[in-house]
Amino acid sequence: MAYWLFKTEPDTFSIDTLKSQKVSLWEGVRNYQARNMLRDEVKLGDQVFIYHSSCKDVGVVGIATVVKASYPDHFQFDPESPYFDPKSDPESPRWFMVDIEYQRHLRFVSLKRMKANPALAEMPLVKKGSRLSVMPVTDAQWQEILTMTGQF
DNA sequence: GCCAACGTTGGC
DNA sequence: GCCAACGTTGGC
Repeated sequence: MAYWLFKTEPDTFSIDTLKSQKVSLWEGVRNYQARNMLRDEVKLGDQVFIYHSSCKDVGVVGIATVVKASYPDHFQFDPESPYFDPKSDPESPRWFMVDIEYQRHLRFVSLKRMKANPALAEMPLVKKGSRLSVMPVTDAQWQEILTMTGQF
């Protein structure tokens, strides 16, 4: 089982939205590096930190589980969708998604605290300019962030 | 709202 | 294949 961190903007889709839906599609990833991980490496049963970005309180807010491994993101073929990609070929879809299930909230861990923790220095999240919306988390980083919540 | 950093696009 | 221009991300 592997660990991941998924970014979301809470004004659009928050951990509370996920909790109320229980299971959600993780559609709309339109970055190739993130796509490659979603398509090839994120597996059923993997654990995911949910991270709130572009908001007042930026940081890790909870945990979800991957309940469906990668399959084509059908929004890329929907002209009405903000995620529509006219260049994507239905015979060979360009974008993929997974389904995740809400597991639990965590006590908030701010980006500021994560940046201040040397054990997390290698996370793309804390590196300057990183815009990855889906990123791997090592076992050690996962444990460290859980430790920072004071919950285990 | 600002703007630095990054990714993508497209002309050549 | 280079690289300037442009659009987007995302913290602050």
